[in-house]
Amino acid sequence: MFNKLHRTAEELIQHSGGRATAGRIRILSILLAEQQAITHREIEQRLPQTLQLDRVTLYRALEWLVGKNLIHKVTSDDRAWRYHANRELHSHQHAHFKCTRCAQVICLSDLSMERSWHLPIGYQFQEIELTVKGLCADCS
Amino acid sequence: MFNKLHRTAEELIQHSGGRATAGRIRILSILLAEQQAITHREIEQRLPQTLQLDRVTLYRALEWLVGKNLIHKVTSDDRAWRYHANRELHSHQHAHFKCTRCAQVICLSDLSMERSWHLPIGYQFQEIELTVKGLCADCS
DNA sequence: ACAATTGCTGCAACATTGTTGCGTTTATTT
DNA sequence: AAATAAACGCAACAATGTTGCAGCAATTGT
Ligand SMILES: [Mn+2]
Ligand SMILES: [Mn+2]
Ligand SMILES: [Zn+2]
Ligand SMILES: [Zn+2]
Repeated sequence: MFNKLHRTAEELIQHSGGRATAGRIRILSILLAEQQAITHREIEQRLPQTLQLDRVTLYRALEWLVGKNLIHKVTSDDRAWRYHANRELHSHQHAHFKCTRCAQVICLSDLSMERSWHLPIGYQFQEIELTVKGLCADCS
Repeated sequence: MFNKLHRTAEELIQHSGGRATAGRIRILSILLAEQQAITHREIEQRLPQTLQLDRVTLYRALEWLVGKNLIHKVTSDDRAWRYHANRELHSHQHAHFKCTRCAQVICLSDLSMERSWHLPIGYQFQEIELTVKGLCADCS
């Protein structure tokens, strides 16, 4: 099960034309295994003892994966980016849900975000960032 | 013009049943004068030489004003809260626009945010946070 | 196979934004 | 005026992320 993710991660990275280092593969497989979007800290904690990475290296690897479009990152009100693998459903823009009690963040892939609205004159649309807040199933 | 805002700010604060200190009044009048949502830093810069407040005092005053529902704060991807006075239009939830070049943040009061969507089973809705990103009129 | 080049890593130092504890000052109440 | 409560300023701390640089590892060219 883990090996499968590991292989998937390795292939994705090789396909994207970069060096498939042990760190990158491990990070991506951690994000692929996760349902939620998780923080830098949480990724660090999921790294095995045998493959501890420097904080900075982890930050740079994550930025690299974002640039290659293999993961995406989510803004939150607690000043910490959260990262999640780009599965098929995530190729398009989607909203996120954040629990105000336990801080978990999940992706809401079925939330349609068509723009029926308009911006002020002269303003140019680029992207939308939508976070729904509330209590998750465990916390409510 | 400034005096009018100052008076408005003073009344609002007195009405909310707190101490109308010089700092709070000044901060609120600064926010009332501003079209955009601005950061702690920007508020600090708009304070007159004759009324410099400690960083911490400013943070606490802002938090107090938020609690009294006189201002609201906006999450952004640059890890800095932005604050704006609660005018009439702002009593209800609304979206914000952030320029990806100059980082200015404005309120989009006419963007309807009714929820046609649903959350996963067991999840409880509390609030929604919507930021549209793009280029403002000056930057595009 | 070897050397040159490129890119990745780790470390230290720094930056930004915000928070906490606590003693002092200021305003309000009695 | 004295007692109480609220607000303030300072110092220290915390969390998250960034930058510069030297060393190391992988890839490429010969
Ligand atoms: Mn997502
Ligand atoms: Mn607003
Ligand atoms: Zn929760
Ligand atoms: Zn702009």
